[in-house]
Amino acid sequence: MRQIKHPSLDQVELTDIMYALSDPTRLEIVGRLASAGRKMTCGEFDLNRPKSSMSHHFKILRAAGLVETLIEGTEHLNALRVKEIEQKFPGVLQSVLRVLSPAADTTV
Amino acid sequence: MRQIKHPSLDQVELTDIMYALSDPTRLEIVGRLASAGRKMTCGEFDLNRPKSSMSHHFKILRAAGLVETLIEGTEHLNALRVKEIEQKFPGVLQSVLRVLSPAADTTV
DNA sequence: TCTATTGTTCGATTATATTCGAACAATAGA
DNA sequence: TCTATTGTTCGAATATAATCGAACAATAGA
Repeated sequence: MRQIKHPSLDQVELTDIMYALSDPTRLEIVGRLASAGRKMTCGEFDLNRPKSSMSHHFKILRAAGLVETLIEGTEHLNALRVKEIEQKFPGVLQSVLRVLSPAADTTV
Repeated sequence: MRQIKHPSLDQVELTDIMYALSDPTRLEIVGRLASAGRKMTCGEFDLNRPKSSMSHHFKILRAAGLVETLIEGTEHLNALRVKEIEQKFPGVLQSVLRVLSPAADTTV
C-alpha cells in the first residue's frame, strides 16, 4: 500500500460527519488532532485500545472526510481536513472543535 | 400521560447530539422543524413511515435534548430546543441548520 | 359512553456497529 | 536478508439500532 484513498468532499454527506462524531473515541481523536495542531500518528493517541480498534475508528473518520492520512515510512500521519469540511459544511466542524476545547483557536 | 419528560441540557452529551443527527430521517425532521419555525405535530412530517417508527425517532431526538414535545389534546407539538442547545454547544446546531437550509435565518 | 384521533410502548426481526486477537503488508534499519 | 515497527485487514463474537405491526393510553367530541 503506497497511499490511502480518501473520499472527495462532495461524496460526503452530513450524516456521515455526524455519525463519525457520535462515538466518544472518535470525538476524542478529532479533538486531540485539533488541539495538537499538527499531524499525528495513530500510535500517539494513547486510548488504551488495541491497534485494530484504533484502525477501525480511523477508517470511519477517513470515510467521513474528517481525516486524511499520509503515509511516511511505516508511520501514518493523520490530519483533520478542516478547510475542506468547512467549505462544504460551514461552521459544523469548527463549532464542534470549539466545544471540545473552548480556549483553542480552531481557525486553520 | 400528562406531560413528556425531557432531559436537562446538562445531562446531554455532544455525542448524543451527533448521534441523533446522524440519521437521515431525524435530520429531516430537525430541518423541517427549523424551517417551519413553529411547533409541528408528529403527523405533519409526511415521511412515509409507520407511526411507531416516527415515534422512535422523536424519542431519540428528545433524549438528545434536541426536541421538546408539548402535549395538547391528542396532539404532540414538537419544537427544537435551539436556544438551550446553543447555550451548551454554541454554534453546533445552528451551523447544522444553516447547512440544511442555507437561506433560512436560524436565529431564534 | 362510544368512537375517532394522535402517539406511545411492546416485542420480534433484521441490519449495523463495536471490539479485538491473529494474520498480513509495507517499510526502515541493522 | 532478517527483524522490528506501524498500521491494516480478516473473522467472529457481542452489542446496539432500525423497523414496523399490534396492542395500549389519553383525549376530544358526538
